Amino acid sequence: MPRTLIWKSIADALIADLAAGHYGPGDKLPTEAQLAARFDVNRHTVRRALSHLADAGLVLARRGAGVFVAETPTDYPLGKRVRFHQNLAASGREGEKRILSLITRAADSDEATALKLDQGALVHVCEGLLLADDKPIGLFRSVYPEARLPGLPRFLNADPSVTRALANCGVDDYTRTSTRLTAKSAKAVQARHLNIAEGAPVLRSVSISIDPQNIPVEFGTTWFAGDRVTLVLGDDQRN
Amino acid sequence: MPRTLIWKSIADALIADLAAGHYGPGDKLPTEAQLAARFDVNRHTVRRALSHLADAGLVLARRGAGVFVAETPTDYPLGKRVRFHQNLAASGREGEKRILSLITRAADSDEATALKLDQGALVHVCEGLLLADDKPIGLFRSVYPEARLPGLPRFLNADPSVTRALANCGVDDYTRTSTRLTAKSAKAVQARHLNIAEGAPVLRSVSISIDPQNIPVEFGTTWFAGDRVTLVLGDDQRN
DNA sequence: TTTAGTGATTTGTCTAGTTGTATAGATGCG
DNA sequence: CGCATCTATACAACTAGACAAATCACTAAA
Repeated sequence: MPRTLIWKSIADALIADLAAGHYGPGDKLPTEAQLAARFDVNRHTVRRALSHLADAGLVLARRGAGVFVAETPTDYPLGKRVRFHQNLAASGREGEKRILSLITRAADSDEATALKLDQGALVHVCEGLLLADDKPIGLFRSVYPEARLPGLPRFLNADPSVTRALANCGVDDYTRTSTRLTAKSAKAVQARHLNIAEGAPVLRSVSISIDPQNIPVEFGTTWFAGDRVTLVLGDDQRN
Repeated sequence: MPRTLIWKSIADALIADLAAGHYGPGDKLPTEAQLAARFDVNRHTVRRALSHLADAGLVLARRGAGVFVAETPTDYPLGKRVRFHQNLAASGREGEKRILSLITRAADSDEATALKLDQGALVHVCEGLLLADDKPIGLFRSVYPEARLPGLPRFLNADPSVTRALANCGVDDYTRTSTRLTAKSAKAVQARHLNIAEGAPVLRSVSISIDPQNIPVEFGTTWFAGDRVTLVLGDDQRN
């Protein structure tokens, strides 16, 4: 096996520079020629390191301009009047749901935070497909607190309707709060399920639902195939 | 194997504009500097695209005066074009924005339908960037009916706030209806504006806003950088 | 009113620098 | 040898900036 690869050590050095805050978001890195001189290597070797950083989303190169540090994420609030009238149903067709897996395990930190549980508390995790006309349009993963909904998996297995399963567990009503939407690139596994190309655009929805006592009962994430689904917010139905 | 050449995609966008009738024979195109700003590109790159159109006999450039659409009754290469990307648009009412271009022209069929106008009616078209902390997070394109909002461009130029500009035109309030969300891949020009990689996931929002009399006053589309933006739908609603 | 002039705007041209891509060769290693 | 890494060179695409030349809008003078 080759000892430390030169381009990799250069990439590490550059990442260290970024981590040290030596270059801030939007800043221009030294030119490839300058970096090549600094590390005393060929420009292509520097390019391989930079390409590694670009793949990781740390930098962005613009031909003729230079290589720039990537911007940091930001939240963007929608107008206050926006509401979900027609929730995450795709293009009006009747949604079908197919459960792929249903297990009970300890919650990770994100799930515990979302459901306001102690870390390590048990949760039911249900993963499955959303179908329209027998075509996969979305992939979902829902997490439910086991303590609040002990018998949920049995009900869900018998009937995939979340509403009825929750009702059987004593949750007569629940409402969605804080839906977050963003665009992502499909991972390999997701792409397989949705029958799309890896890296294709995917609309990710993360939501938390609460019962009338404001206790979280569901932490759900859904990935929609971007080219197959349009979420409609509001009252107008057009196509 | 070069990927999409920027000057070529700009040329295609301009040809699409011509084919859509946004500029008629004899009309003056925006200046090279304005086009450069609109496509976020160097003036030379715009010049290369324009030179391509000039070679094809679609436009004619006059030093000191501008670039004009050729008078020839035109056989536009409508080969397989149809609907290109050069679209941006507005979504949120809050937030900082920077206007890249602001023109008044005849509405195409989609715009006329959305705003319930007769085809050929004049519309104001505003394209620009949404910013957060001086970083671009979204691209917008908003279309307004000229008949309802005659002086809008002047107000928008003085103050990019849509709310205040509409108020100055007599629209005291407006609400959004029928917001459509889907995930797309960033086109070359969009990627440049948003400082993301070509093909990176983008969240597209298409919306129509109406005044209290239910008359459409804005038809907007916004492309959000998927890595940088999360849309937050705050309120509660049934699931 | 007409003319000339002034300054801003716009296209045309030039030089230089930077990243993207392609091809070929050198080097080290199993 | 076969393969991966790195080097070397050349060119294309795009950016950046500066300046010249043509045009236009406006003003002042004849």
